[in-house]
Amino acid sequence: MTPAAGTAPEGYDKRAFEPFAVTVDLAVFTIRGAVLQVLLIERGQEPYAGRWALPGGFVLPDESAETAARRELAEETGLSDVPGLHLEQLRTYSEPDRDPRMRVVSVAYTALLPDAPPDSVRMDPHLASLEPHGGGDAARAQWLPYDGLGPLAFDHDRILVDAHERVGAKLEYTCLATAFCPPEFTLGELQQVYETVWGTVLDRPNFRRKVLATPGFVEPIPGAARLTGGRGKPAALYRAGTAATLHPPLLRPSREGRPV
Amino acid sequence: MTPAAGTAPEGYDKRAFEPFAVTVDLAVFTIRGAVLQVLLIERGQEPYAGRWALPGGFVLPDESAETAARRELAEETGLSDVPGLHLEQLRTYSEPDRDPRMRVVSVAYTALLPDAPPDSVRMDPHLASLEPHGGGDAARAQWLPYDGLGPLAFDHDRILVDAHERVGAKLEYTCLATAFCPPEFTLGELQQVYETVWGTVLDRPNFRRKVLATPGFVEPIPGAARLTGGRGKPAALYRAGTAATLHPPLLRPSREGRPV
DNA sequence: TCAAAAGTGTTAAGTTTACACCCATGC
DNA sequence: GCATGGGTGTAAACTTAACACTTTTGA
Repeated sequence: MTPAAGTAPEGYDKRAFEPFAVTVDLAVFTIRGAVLQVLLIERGQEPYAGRWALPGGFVLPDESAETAARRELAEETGLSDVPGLHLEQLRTYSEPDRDPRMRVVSVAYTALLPDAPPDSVRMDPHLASLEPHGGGDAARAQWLPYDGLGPLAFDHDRILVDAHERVGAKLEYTCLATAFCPPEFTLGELQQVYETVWGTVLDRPNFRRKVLATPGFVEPIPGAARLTGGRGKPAALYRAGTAATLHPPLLRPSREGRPV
Repeated sequence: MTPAAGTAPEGYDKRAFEPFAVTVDLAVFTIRGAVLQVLLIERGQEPYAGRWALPGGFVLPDESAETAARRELAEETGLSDVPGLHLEQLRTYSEPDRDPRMRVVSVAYTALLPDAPPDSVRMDPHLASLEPHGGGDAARAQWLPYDGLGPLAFDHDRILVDAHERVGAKLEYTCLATAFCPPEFTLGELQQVYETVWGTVLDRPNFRRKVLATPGFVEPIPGAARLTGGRGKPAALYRAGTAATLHPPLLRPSREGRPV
């Protein structure tokens, strides 16, 4: 962009303030085999060499943070042109000491994407890009279970906890759960999303009634059915609907003393 | 974050990337006379000279964005040490062209505060600071009604809409409404908060039942009562409780096609 | 006495919960 | 057959919504 220095009125000289680096960090979630997984990269250099970290990188001079998030996701993990990728801003982390090297303000994003079943990776060349590979700055990129992660680099533990909490909360009052599902999915798979993110078990009859009673949450694909888990009755298939929010919301089973 | 090895190999050279300015913008709301009001400053210089804008300013090298938000609020508007000030991060705005002079990434905050009744401004020297006065870069600071604001400077219209939407949504499932109330308030005043932010009318008997049935939302002040509006039965007084979230939520009257 | 605002009561409608039971499939 | 997962039914408990009514104040 290169702003014209001459046109900057007083008090707006670039050298009048300390320059900040602005970066993006990505908390990328998927659900694989009923387990919530996070996409992480192994750091190749100090600080925190060898530690797992969130993918991310610098915002370039002529792009927005969201554009940078999409670009970094593609560069560092090979996840590009993913159909159904959901990306949304989480919050910005700006503690002065969050990077020991210099002042870095980071805009964190949460991304959700459907799992690519192992079979379709071999079948469909497009879906093959869902298998992340190292690239760009990252030593290697890999899906790891959200539960039981060791300490991550920088303040990435906290970012990940914030992202998880936000996703869990948004499942209650938005149609976000479908972002974890492939284009065609069963109600059992949708329920699995809720159960995995919330860490609870839901009543199947009540769950399906609730989902089907919410206009625009899912729409049936007439005649289509798929066998899940190898056994049992084939399940009817649904597509994501056009609604964005759930009214009334689908609340988590109530805990007693509930944190925010 | 994870800075780029390719861009800044060893040690993160500060000149390897274009410097960004990082600022904070504040959407400060209060409710005065059943009207939602926003604290704005009149710009004294180009661009947008004479236009209304959100208070805000640069994040300094050794402070977090939140610290900067508190400092700017005090400097530009005189609102410092306000008891009951609620401040929370909204989101970050980073479009490359959002400031015509240079690249500015802005972390926006939402602040809520109780109205200082005109009488108590004269009585209590502490509350007098609630009357904003210009200072710092701002030409002057003033409360203006949220509805019917002309176009603001920069992308501040959008920030304000986002902030309003967020506050409205958080009233549904958190105890945020008490942040608009003085330390002691009546249920009628609390209801007024909901009605003003949502732009709806609520049923009084049902509202009070809902509030009183939510543990930790409000707690009664035994024996205390206050006359409101000059006439009518004196209303019992309440304090904000210790709960942060509402279970079940207090949902807005349902509209048909609801936006997110 | 009246208007205004607080506060209580009641009932019908709707929602949620818990659980019993049937259906279709692979092994 | 039988285990497994999909799908339907139902009744009790609870929540919400609508509105009638009483109380306490200032004018």
